[in-house]
Amino acid sequence: MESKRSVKVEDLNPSSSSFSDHNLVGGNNSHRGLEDYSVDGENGSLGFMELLGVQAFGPSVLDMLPVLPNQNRTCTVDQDSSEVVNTPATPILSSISSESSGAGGPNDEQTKEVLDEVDEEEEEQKQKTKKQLKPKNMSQKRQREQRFAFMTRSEVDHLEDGYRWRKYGQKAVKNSPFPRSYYRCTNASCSVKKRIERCLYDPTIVMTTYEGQHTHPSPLMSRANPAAELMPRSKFSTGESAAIFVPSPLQMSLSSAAAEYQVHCNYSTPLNFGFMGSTNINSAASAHQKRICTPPSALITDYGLLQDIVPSIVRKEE
DNA sequence: CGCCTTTGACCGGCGC
DNA sequence: GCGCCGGTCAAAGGCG
Repeated sequence: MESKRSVKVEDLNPSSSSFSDHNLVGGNNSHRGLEDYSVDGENGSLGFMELLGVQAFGPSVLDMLPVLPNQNRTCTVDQDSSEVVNTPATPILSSISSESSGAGGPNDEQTKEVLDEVDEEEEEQKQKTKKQLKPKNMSQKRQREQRFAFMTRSEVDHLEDGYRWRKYGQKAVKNSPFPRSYYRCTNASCSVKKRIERCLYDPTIVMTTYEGQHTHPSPLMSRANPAAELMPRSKFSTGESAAIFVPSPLQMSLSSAAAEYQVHCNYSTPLNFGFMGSTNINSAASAHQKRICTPPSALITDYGLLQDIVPSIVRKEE
Protein backbone atom coordinates (compact mmCIF):
# COMPACT_ATOMS: atom_id res chain seq x y z
CA MET A 1 0.00 0.00 0.00
CA GLU A 2 2.57 2.37 1.07
CA SER A 3 4.76 1.78 -1.85
CA LYS A 4 1.86 2.06 -4.12
CA ARG A 5 0.98 5.40 -2.76
CA SER A 6 4.43 6.70 -2.85
CA VAL A 7 4.74 5.74 -6.44
CA LYS A 8 1.63 7.58 -7.22
CA VAL A 9 2.84 10.63 -5.50
CA GLU A 10 5.81 10.59 -7.69
CA ASP A 11 3.64 10.19 -10.67
CA LEU A 12 1.80 13.23 -9.65
CA ASN A 13 4.82 15.29 -9.86
CA PRO A 14 3.90 18.06 -12.22
CA SER A 15 7.42 18.30 -13.36
CA SER A 16 7.12 14.92 -14.84
CA SER A 17 6.14 15.54 -18.38
CA SER A 18 5.71 11.92 -19.13
CA PHE A 19 3.30 11.24 -16.34
CA SER A 20 4.30 7.72 -16.09
CA ASP A 21 1.45 7.03 -13.80
CA HIS A 22 0.68 3.86 -15.54
CA ASN A 23 3.95 2.44 -14.88
CA LEU A 24 1.99 0.98 -12.13
CA VAL A 25 -0.21 -0.72 -14.53
CA GLY A 26 2.31 -2.24 -16.69
CA GLY A 27 4.35 -1.57 -19.70
CA ASN A 28 1.63 -2.24 -22.18
CA ASN A 29 -0.61 0.16 -20.49
CA SER A 30 1.78 2.94 -20.14
CA HIS A 31 0.00 4.88 -22.78
CA ARG A 32 -3.18 4.81 -20.91
CA GLY A 33 -3.84 7.87 -18.99
CA LEU A 34 -6.51 9.99 -17.66
CA GLU A 35 -7.25 11.05 -21.15
CA ASP A 36 -9.04 7.81 -21.46
CA TYR A 37 -11.60 9.00 -19.07
CA SER A 38 -11.91 12.56 -19.90
CA VAL A 39 -15.34 13.96 -19.71
CA ASP A 40 -15.43 16.53 -22.36
CA GLY A 41 -17.64 15.43 -25.14
CA GLU A 42 -16.44 18.08 -27.48
CA ASN A 43 -12.97 16.84 -27.54
CA GLY A 44 -13.73 13.34 -28.34
CA SER A 45 -13.17 11.92 -24.98
CA LEU A 46 -15.24 9.52 -23.07
CA GLY A 47 -18.40 10.70 -21.55
CA PHE A 48 -19.36 10.28 -18.03
CA MET A 49 -21.60 7.39 -18.68
CA GLU A 50 -18.94 5.72 -20.58
CA LEU A 51 -16.55 6.25 -17.85
CA LEU A 52 -18.81 4.39 -15.63
CA GLY A 53 -19.72 1.92 -18.18
CA VAL A 54 -16.28 1.13 -19.27
CA GLN A 55 -15.18 0.40 -15.84
CA ALA A 56 -18.20 -1.03 -14.29
CA PHE A 57 -20.02 -2.69 -17.08
CA GLY A 58 -17.59 -3.30 -19.76
CA PRO A 59 -18.78 -3.26 -23.30
CA SER A 60 -22.37 -3.84 -22.44
CA VAL A 61 -22.96 -0.38 -21.39
CA LEU A 62 -21.14 0.99 -24.32
CA ASP A 63 -23.52 -0.82 -26.51
CA MET A 64 -26.44 0.96 -25.10
CA LEU A 65 -24.87 4.31 -24.86
CA PRO A 66 -25.77 6.86 -27.42
CA VAL A 67 -23.01 7.85 -29.70
CA LEU A 68 -21.50 10.89 -28.26
CA PRO A 69 -20.41 13.67 -30.51
CA ASN A 70 -16.85 13.57 -31.65
CA GLN A 71 -16.12 10.42 -29.93
CA ASN A 72 -12.58 9.91 -30.68
CA ARG A 73 -11.76 6.89 -28.74
CA THR A 74 -11.84 3.23 -28.77
CA CYS A 75 -12.87 1.13 -25.94
CA THR A 76 -12.05 -2.45 -25.90
CA VAL A 77 -12.59 -5.07 -23.37
CA ASP A 78 -10.50 -7.99 -22.65
CA GLN A 79 -13.20 -10.54 -22.74
CA ASP A 80 -11.04 -13.23 -21.36
CA SER A 81 -10.06 -11.47 -18.26
CA SER A 82 -13.08 -9.28 -17.91
CA GLU A 83 -10.70 -6.47 -17.60
CA VAL A 84 -11.72 -3.27 -19.14
CA VAL A 85 -9.16 -1.85 -21.39
CA ASN A 86 -9.43 1.62 -22.70
CA THR A 87 -7.41 2.38 -25.67
CA PRO A 88 -7.73 5.94 -26.73
CA ALA A 89 -7.34 6.37 -30.40
CA THR A 90 -5.66 9.60 -29.73
CA PRO A 91 -4.50 11.20 -26.58
CA ILE A 92 -7.16 13.44 -25.27
CA LEU A 93 -5.41 16.02 -23.29
CA SER A 94 -7.56 18.97 -23.85
CA SER A 95 -10.81 17.65 -22.64
CA ILE A 96 -10.78 19.17 -19.27
CA SER A 97 -8.19 21.76 -19.72
CA SER A 98 -10.08 23.17 -22.61
CA GLU A 99 -13.02 23.79 -20.44
CA SER A 100 -10.85 25.16 -17.79
CA SER A 101 -9.08 27.46 -20.11
CA GLY A 102 -12.35 28.98 -20.95
CA ALA A 103 -13.26 29.20 -17.35
CA GLY A 104 -10.08 30.68 -16.15
CA GLY A 105 -7.32 28.19 -16.17
CA PRO A 106 -6.52 24.75 -15.08
CA ASN A 107 -7.09 25.55 -11.48
CA ASP A 108 -10.55 26.80 -11.90
CA GLU A 109 -11.98 23.71 -10.43
CA GLN A 110 -14.94 25.58 -9.11
CA THR A 111 -16.52 25.88 -12.46
CA LYS A 112 -15.48 22.70 -13.97
CA GLU A 113 -16.74 19.30 -13.78
CA VAL A 114 -14.87 16.15 -13.74
CA LEU A 115 -15.61 12.63 -13.39
CA ASP A 116 -12.75 10.40 -13.27
CA GLU A 117 -12.63 6.76 -12.88
CA VAL A 118 -10.30 4.81 -10.77
CA ASP A 119 -8.42 2.44 -12.87
CA GLU A 120 -8.31 -0.03 -10.12
CA GLU A 121 -8.54 -3.01 -12.35
CA GLU A 122 -5.36 -2.12 -14.01
CA GLU A 123 -3.60 -1.63 -10.80
CA GLU A 124 -4.88 -4.80 -9.38
CA GLN A 125 -3.89 -6.72 -12.39
CA LYS A 126 -0.49 -5.30 -12.04
CA GLN A 127 -0.43 -6.06 -8.42
CA LYS A 128 -1.55 -9.54 -9.14
CA THR A 129 1.43 -10.12 -11.26
CA LYS A 130 3.48 -8.43 -8.67
CA LYS A 131 2.08 -10.53 -5.92
CA GLN A 132 1.85 -13.69 -7.83
CA LEU A 133 4.14 -15.25 -5.37
CA LYS A 134 1.53 -15.17 -2.73
CA PRO A 135 -1.91 -15.20 -4.13
CA LYS A 136 -2.81 -17.93 -1.69
CA ASN A 137 -6.21 -17.44 -0.23
CA MET A 138 -6.60 -13.98 -1.54
CA SER A 139 -9.22 -15.23 -3.90
CA GLN A 140 -11.09 -17.06 -1.25
CA LYS A 141 -10.61 -14.36 1.25
CA ARG A 142 -11.73 -11.34 -0.60
CA GLN A 143 -11.85 -10.90 -4.26
CA ARG A 144 -11.94 -7.26 -4.97
CA GLU A 145 -14.86 -6.17 -7.00
CA GLN A 146 -14.74 -3.71 -9.75
CA ARG A 147 -14.36 -0.30 -8.37
CA PHE A 148 -14.86 3.14 -9.60
CA ALA A 149 -14.88 6.46 -7.93
CA PHE A 150 -15.98 9.93 -8.55
CA MET A 151 -15.63 13.24 -6.85
CA THR A 152 -18.44 15.49 -5.98
CA ARG A 153 -18.64 18.84 -4.44
CA SER A 154 -21.01 18.37 -1.62
CA GLU A 155 -21.68 19.48 1.85
CA VAL A 156 -22.86 16.10 2.86
CA ASP A 157 -20.63 13.11 2.94
CA HIS A 158 -23.12 10.49 2.16
CA LEU A 159 -24.83 11.38 -1.05
CA GLU A 160 -28.18 9.94 -1.83
CA ASP A 161 -27.85 7.48 -4.66
CA GLY A 162 -31.02 5.52 -4.50
CA TYR A 163 -29.69 2.68 -2.44
CA ARG A 164 -29.68 2.10 1.22
CA TRP A 165 -26.38 1.85 2.96
CA ARG A 166 -25.24 0.80 6.34
CA LYS A 167 -22.12 2.28 7.72
CA TYR A 168 -19.87 -0.41 9.04
CA GLY A 169 -16.69 1.40 9.73
CA GLN A 170 -14.81 4.59 9.82
CA LYS A 171 -11.11 5.11 9.78
CA ALA A 172 -8.90 8.06 10.07
CA VAL A 173 -7.11 8.74 6.88
CA LYS A 174 -3.43 9.15 7.11
CA ASN A 175 -2.31 12.73 6.53
CA SER A 176 -5.88 13.85 6.45
CA PRO A 177 -8.10 15.31 9.13
CA PHE A 178 -11.08 13.79 7.45
CA PRO A 179 -12.04 10.24 8.22
CA ARG A 180 -12.98 7.67 5.63
CA SER A 181 -16.33 6.05 6.00
CA TYR A 182 -17.18 2.55 4.90
CA TYR A 183 -20.67 1.67 3.80
CA ARG A 184 -22.25 -1.56 2.75
CA CYS A 185 -25.47 -2.04 0.87
CA THR A 186 -28.17 -3.02 3.30
CA ASN A 187 -29.51 -5.63 0.96
CA ALA A 188 -28.51 -8.97 2.38
CA SER A 189 -27.76 -10.46 -0.98
CA CYS A 190 -25.81 -7.51 -2.15
CA SER A 191 -22.17 -7.03 -1.34
CA VAL A 192 -21.66 -3.63 -2.80
CA LYS A 193 -19.58 -1.33 -0.69
CA LYS A 194 -18.61 2.21 -0.93
CA ARG A 195 -16.10 4.40 0.76
CA ILE A 196 -16.49 8.04 1.31
CA GLU A 197 -13.86 10.50 2.23
CA ARG A 198 -13.25 14.14 1.85
CA CYS A 199 -10.50 15.74 -0.05
CA LEU A 200 -7.72 16.86 2.15
CA TYR A 201 -7.25 20.12 0.36
CA ASP A 202 -10.79 20.89 -0.41
CA PRO A 203 -13.21 19.67 2.23
CA THR A 204 -16.09 20.45 -0.01
CA ILE A 205 -15.05 17.68 -2.31
CA VAL A 206 -16.31 14.26 -1.48
CA MET A 207 -14.63 11.24 -2.89
CA THR A 208 -16.93 8.29 -3.29
CA THR A 209 -15.60 4.92 -4.26
CA TYR A 210 -17.97 2.15 -5.17
CA GLU A 211 -16.93 -1.42 -5.10
CA GLY A 212 -18.96 -4.19 -6.56
CA GLN A 213 -22.25 -4.28 -8.29
CA HIS A 214 -25.71 -4.33 -6.92
CA THR A 215 -27.61 -7.54 -7.37
CA HIS A 216 -30.89 -5.86 -6.88
CA PRO A 217 -32.72 -2.87 -8.21
CA SER A 218 -32.59 0.35 -6.40
CA PRO A 219 -35.36 0.51 -3.86
CA LEU A 220 -35.72 4.13 -4.52
CA MET A 221 -35.72 3.69 -8.20
CA SER A 222 -38.32 1.01 -8.17
CA ARG A 223 -40.56 3.28 -6.26
CA ALA A 224 -39.89 6.40 -8.17
CA ASN A 225 -39.74 4.88 -11.57
CA PRO A 226 -41.15 1.41 -11.82
CA ALA A 227 -40.60 1.45 -15.52
CA ALA A 228 -36.93 1.33 -14.92
CA GLU A 229 -37.36 -2.14 -13.63
CA LEU A 230 -38.33 -3.19 -17.07
CA MET A 231 -35.07 -2.15 -18.51
CA PRO A 232 -33.15 -4.89 -20.20
CA ARG A 233 -30.72 -5.76 -17.53
CA SER A 234 -28.70 -7.90 -19.76
CA LYS A 235 -27.61 -4.76 -21.39
CA PHE A 236 -25.91 -3.71 -18.28
CA SER A 237 -24.49 -6.86 -17.08
CA THR A 238 -20.82 -7.17 -17.34
CA GLY A 239 -20.89 -10.78 -18.10
CA GLU A 240 -18.27 -11.06 -15.51
CA SER A 241 -20.38 -12.65 -12.89
CA ALA A 242 -23.79 -14.06 -12.58
CA ALA A 243 -26.92 -12.27 -11.61
CA ILE A 244 -25.84 -8.79 -12.11
CA PHE A 245 -28.62 -6.37 -12.10
CA VAL A 246 -29.06 -3.20 -13.87
CA PRO A 247 -26.64 -0.46 -13.62
CA SER A 248 -25.51 -1.14 -10.22
CA PRO A 249 -22.65 1.22 -10.14
CA LEU A 250 -24.42 3.03 -12.83
CA GLN A 251 -27.43 3.56 -10.74
CA MET A 252 -25.39 4.29 -7.76
CA SER A 253 -23.47 7.00 -9.35
CA LEU A 254 -25.82 8.18 -11.94
CA SER A 255 -28.57 8.97 -9.63
CA SER A 256 -26.53 11.79 -8.34
CA ALA A 257 -23.41 12.38 -10.25
CA ALA A 258 -24.37 11.33 -13.70
CA ALA A 259 -27.55 13.21 -13.65
CA GLU A 260 -25.63 16.34 -13.13
CA TYR A 261 -23.25 15.39 -15.75
CA GLN A 262 -26.13 15.27 -18.06
CA VAL A 263 -26.92 18.79 -17.19
CA HIS A 264 -23.47 20.10 -17.66
CA CYS A 265 -22.51 18.32 -20.79
CA ASN A 266 -23.89 19.30 -24.11
CA TYR A 267 -24.73 15.92 -25.33
CA SER A 268 -27.29 16.10 -28.01
CA THR A 269 -28.59 12.80 -26.85
CA PRO A 270 -29.19 12.87 -23.17
CA LEU A 271 -28.52 9.67 -21.46
CA ASN A 272 -31.47 8.22 -19.81
CA PHE A 273 -31.49 5.20 -17.67
CA GLY A 274 -34.97 5.40 -16.44
CA PHE A 275 -34.17 5.93 -12.87
CA MET A 276 -32.67 9.20 -13.77
CA GLY A 277 -36.07 10.37 -14.61
CA SER A 278 -36.85 10.38 -11.00
CA THR A 279 -36.37 13.76 -9.56
CA ASN A 280 -36.62 12.30 -6.14
CA ILE A 281 -33.43 10.48 -6.49
CA ASN A 282 -31.41 13.42 -7.44
CA SER A 283 -33.07 16.15 -5.59
CA ALA A 284 -31.25 15.79 -2.37
CA ALA A 285 -27.88 15.19 -3.78
CA SER A 286 -28.17 17.68 -6.53
CA ALA A 287 -29.04 20.34 -4.11
CA HIS A 288 -25.81 19.88 -2.33
CA GLN A 289 -23.38 18.56 -4.72
CA LYS A 290 -21.62 20.01 -7.61
CA ARG A 291 -19.30 17.80 -9.35
CA ILE A 292 -15.96 19.18 -10.00
CA CYS A 293 -13.97 18.95 -13.07
CA THR A 294 -10.44 19.90 -12.68
CA PRO A 295 -9.09 19.45 -9.26
CA PRO A 296 -6.90 22.08 -7.81
CA SER A 297 -3.30 21.37 -8.13
CA ALA A 298 -3.35 20.79 -4.45
CA LEU A 299 -5.34 17.70 -5.05
CA ILE A 300 -2.44 16.26 -6.75
CA THR A 301 -0.72 15.58 -3.56
CA ASP A 302 -3.68 14.21 -1.83
CA TYR A 303 -3.48 10.89 -0.12
CA GLY A 304 -5.72 8.04 0.48
CA LEU A 305 -8.34 7.07 -1.99
CA LEU A 306 -8.06 10.34 -3.69
CA GLN A 307 -4.80 9.37 -5.04
CA ASP A 308 -6.37 6.61 -6.98
CA ILE A 309 -8.10 9.17 -9.01
CA VAL A 310 -6.21 12.33 -8.92
CA PRO A 311 -3.25 11.13 -10.87
CA SER A 312 -5.30 10.72 -13.95
CA ILE A 313 -6.88 14.04 -13.56
CA VAL A 314 -3.57 15.65 -13.20
CA ARG A 315 -2.33 14.03 -16.28
CA LYS A 316 -5.25 15.35 -18.11
CA GLU A 317 -4.42 18.83 -17.13
CA GLU A 318 -1.01 18.34 -18.56
C1' DC B 1 -38.30 -2.89 18.21
C1' DG B 2 -35.73 -2.54 14.22
C1' DC B 3 -32.34 -0.13 11.95
C1' DC B 4 -28.55 2.68 11.96
C1' DT B 5 -24.21 4.92 13.60
C1' DT B 6 -20.27 4.95 16.45
C1' DT B 7 -16.01 3.23 17.78
C1' DG B 8 -12.45 0.33 19.59
C1' DA B 9 -10.61 -4.10 18.55
C1' DC B 10 -9.09 -7.23 15.40
C1' DC B 11 -7.03 -9.17 11.17
C1' DG B 12 -4.22 -9.56 7.19
C1' DG B 13 -1.08 -7.47 3.85
C1' DC B 14 3.05 -5.22 3.19
C1' DG B 15 7.45 -2.74 3.79
C1' DC B 16 11.53 -2.45 6.37
C1' DG C 1 9.85 -10.37 13.11
C1' DC C 2 7.93 -6.03 13.83
C1' DG C 3 5.21 -2.18 13.08
C1' DC C 4 2.17 0.38 10.15
C1' DC C 5 -1.94 0.70 7.73
C1' DG C 6 -6.32 -0.34 5.36
C1' DG C 7 -10.31 -2.74 5.93
C1' DT C 8 -13.72 -5.23 8.69
C1' DC C 9 -16.12 -6.86 12.79
C1' DA C 10 -19.16 -6.42 16.45
C1' DA C 11 -20.83 -4.55 20.78
C1' DA C 12 -23.08 -0.62 22.50
C1' DG C 13 -25.93 3.07 22.15
C1' DG C 14 -29.14 6.35 19.67
C1' DC C 15 -33.15 7.34 17.09
C1' DG C 16 -37.72 7.14 15.01
